[in-house]
Amino acid sequence: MSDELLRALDQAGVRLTGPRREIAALIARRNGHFTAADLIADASKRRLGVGRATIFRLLDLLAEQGLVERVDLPDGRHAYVPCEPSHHHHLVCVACGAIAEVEDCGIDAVTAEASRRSGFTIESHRLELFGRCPNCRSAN
Amino acid sequence: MSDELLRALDQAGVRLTGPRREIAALIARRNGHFTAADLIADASKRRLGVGRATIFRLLDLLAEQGLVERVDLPDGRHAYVPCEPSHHHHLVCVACGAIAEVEDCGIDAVTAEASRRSGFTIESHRLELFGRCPNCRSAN
DNA sequence: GGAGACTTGATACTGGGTCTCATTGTGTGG
DNA sequence: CCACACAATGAGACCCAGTATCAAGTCTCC
Repeated sequence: MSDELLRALDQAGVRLTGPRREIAALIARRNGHFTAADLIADASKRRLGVGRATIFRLLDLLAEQGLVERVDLPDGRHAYVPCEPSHHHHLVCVACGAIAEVEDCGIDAVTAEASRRSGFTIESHRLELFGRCPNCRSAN
Repeated sequence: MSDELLRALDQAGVRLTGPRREIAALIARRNGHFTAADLIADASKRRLGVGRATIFRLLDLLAEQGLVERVDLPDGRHAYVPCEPSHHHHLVCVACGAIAEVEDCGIDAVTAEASRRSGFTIESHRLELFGRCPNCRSAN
């Protein structure tokens, strides 16, 4: 569950404190994306004494390690999604919030083409796909 | 300059009031992306009496018409970029902020592939490319 | 010119996120 | 096993982008 997160943090030389363990557990028990506000609400519901700042701080740490990524939802809000630290993109279910990761699947050709047409050197990109997951699609 | 914006707004049945003309002029004299804060600063520097709210309202209107688009910068801030109302993606120069638009260049194949692998139905996507424009690249 | 709809600016408010700082907790070296 | 330097914490103030409200001003059309 949250072990992976903790292990990865440990390896990165981050202290494994009580609050961090608790927050990692909260993240692990969510599936799909979540907002910082979700975690804050979870934490206060369970009366863990963790502060807002601590939650944001851990999210930053996780993001630095690539264990979590920020996604901009189509409505402009942003969410976080737990994920593998390799380069990839996210598919976000607009109905239930489920997340799938997709490895590179041809985007390099697109960036190369864009680069050729524009004369820009491309250093990074962001691709987010929004749609419906198989469950939500069949549930309609 | 700002004529195009104004003409397009006019055609959309939007009233061309004084403040709107002034803000359109501010947008036109910027090139590349800008934040709402930039416009607000410009406006107050020139002592146009336009309020924050009016600026956000005009940006909304422009966004509705597709004349301006919101872009999420890699550092998490968001900016607006003036653009054509067709579907396209943006190349953002991380050095000077210049913007280029690229038409669809193969992204459909990518979304199709992602859809096939994940089982998601894809409804929309967002692609942003970050790099250096020809000028900034040569200036190094 | 006047009625009524649209627009405006001031201002209060919200929500996400950051900063500060006094206090607490950790990992480490002895 | 302990002490200690230093990182992490929580509380709360704060900041910034953006939104809501509302009274006052401005257009349009008759």
